[in-house]
Amino acid sequence: MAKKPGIPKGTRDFSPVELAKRNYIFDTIKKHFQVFGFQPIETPSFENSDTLMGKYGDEGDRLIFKILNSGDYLRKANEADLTAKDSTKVAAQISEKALRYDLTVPFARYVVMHQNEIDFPFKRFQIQPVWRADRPQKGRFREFFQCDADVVGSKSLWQEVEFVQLYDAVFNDLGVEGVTVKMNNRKILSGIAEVIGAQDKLIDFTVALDKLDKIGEDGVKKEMLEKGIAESAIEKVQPLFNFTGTNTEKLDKLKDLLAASETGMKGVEELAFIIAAIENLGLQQAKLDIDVTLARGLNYYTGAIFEVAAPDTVKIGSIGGGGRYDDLTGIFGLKDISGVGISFGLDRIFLVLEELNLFPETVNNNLDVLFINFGENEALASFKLMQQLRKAGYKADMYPDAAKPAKQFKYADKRGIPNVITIGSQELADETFTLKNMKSGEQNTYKFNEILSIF
RNA sequence: GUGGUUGUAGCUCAGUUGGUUAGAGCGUCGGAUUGUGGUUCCGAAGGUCGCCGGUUCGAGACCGGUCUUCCACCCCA
Repeated sequence: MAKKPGIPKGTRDFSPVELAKRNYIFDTIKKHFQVFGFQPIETPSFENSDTLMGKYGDEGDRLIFKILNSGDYLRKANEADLTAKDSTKVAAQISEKALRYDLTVPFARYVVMHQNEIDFPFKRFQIQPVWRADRPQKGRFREFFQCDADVVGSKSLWQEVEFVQLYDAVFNDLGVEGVTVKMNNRKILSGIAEVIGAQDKLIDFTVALDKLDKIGEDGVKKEMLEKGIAESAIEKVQPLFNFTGTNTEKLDKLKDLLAASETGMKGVEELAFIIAAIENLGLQQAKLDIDVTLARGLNYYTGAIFEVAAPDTVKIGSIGGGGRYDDLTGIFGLKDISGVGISFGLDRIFLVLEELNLFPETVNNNLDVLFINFGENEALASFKLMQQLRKAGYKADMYPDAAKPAKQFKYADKRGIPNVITIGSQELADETFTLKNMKSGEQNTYKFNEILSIF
């Protein structure tokens, strides 16, 4: 017999109710992207392997889904590598395409390929699925959507200001209260590493520091020691472990700490500009907060780093992130193009809205009215009315079979359809229809020609 | 990739130290009610106990492998 069907690990089916909710989030984000002047693009779901490989580090390469070549792919493989079972080498020989791993690298590729037709600065948004051969966890899948907005071709810090406003606008519109936009700057992290004499350990230093809220001060110190960062260096960053106060106070502390570092001071300056601008402009709901431990994300960020934390009441981590990368397109040979962008974590935002019960009632794409089918002549009359309703934009349908009325009413009930219209032999003779409100149970009879006026 | 965890009807879950024919609730379908759903009553269908192998007279239960679920790492959205 047929085997039970299944879907690959970390993938999902989306049923109507779920999809209606997802589209509500997508539509809200998309609306604000457009209001802020971003234009949509799409790129292929798979790219040439060499476009993707090596762009996300060794860990990233491991997580890229590779597509097997068509045809007799083993013929092209190197005999010695096959015998040696060298997976990495053989993989490169039998696979020359791979599924998109994120939207940023394909975007960089797009910018380079289309540089002569793009008017810079170019603001684009992109909402498409990406794939990672990761081990799934809550809110983490092997196929998921990214919602990215990026600007390329301008170093202006107004862009960063705008992204903070964009986050605020989207979450305000979604009704999520109490999100925190956390900001840091890569130059500040570099400056700290410089001041404590651990420039060469910058990545290890920031990765460890990033875990502060998770593993605590002692855990971070332990990890830094393990990574070979000197104890004397760690002592110098002690102020970072309880880095509290207003944004202005934090900036002052950073100025003290980083006085000796030109890079660090530049970072403080950038951050100060953004903070000042936002304070002047005001935000609807979001809080803007400097977080020096923020280091997450791709290590090609060169300036601003963003992360959006869900409201405290929801135990879920980040629901968005982004940052500036001064040499976005350099890897594809186009120098001196600065980019800055942010991303919305759709799946986690979904969980937040679900948990806070913030999806509007109206998101479901359900029918407005169902016609009960009483047979051929009655059905024809129903179709005539239905035609008018549909033309007027109402979502209307007729039960396709002349099944027992109880079954048809039950169907309407289960699907949560608010109105049911019955045209039986009596109504047909009188040129009337009976409209029943399924919630109240009330029903009234109207003339055929009243159909549009009562809806 | 590392360590752990889970899998029994469409769904949520029982199932004793290994012992005949694997159960419940909800849902589905049929009937009470051949023009009216949500409540009620009666009845029925539905399972290769994730899959493969092993131990045993005998396995849903024990062992190994594998897939899947969820969790913690790594990393990341």
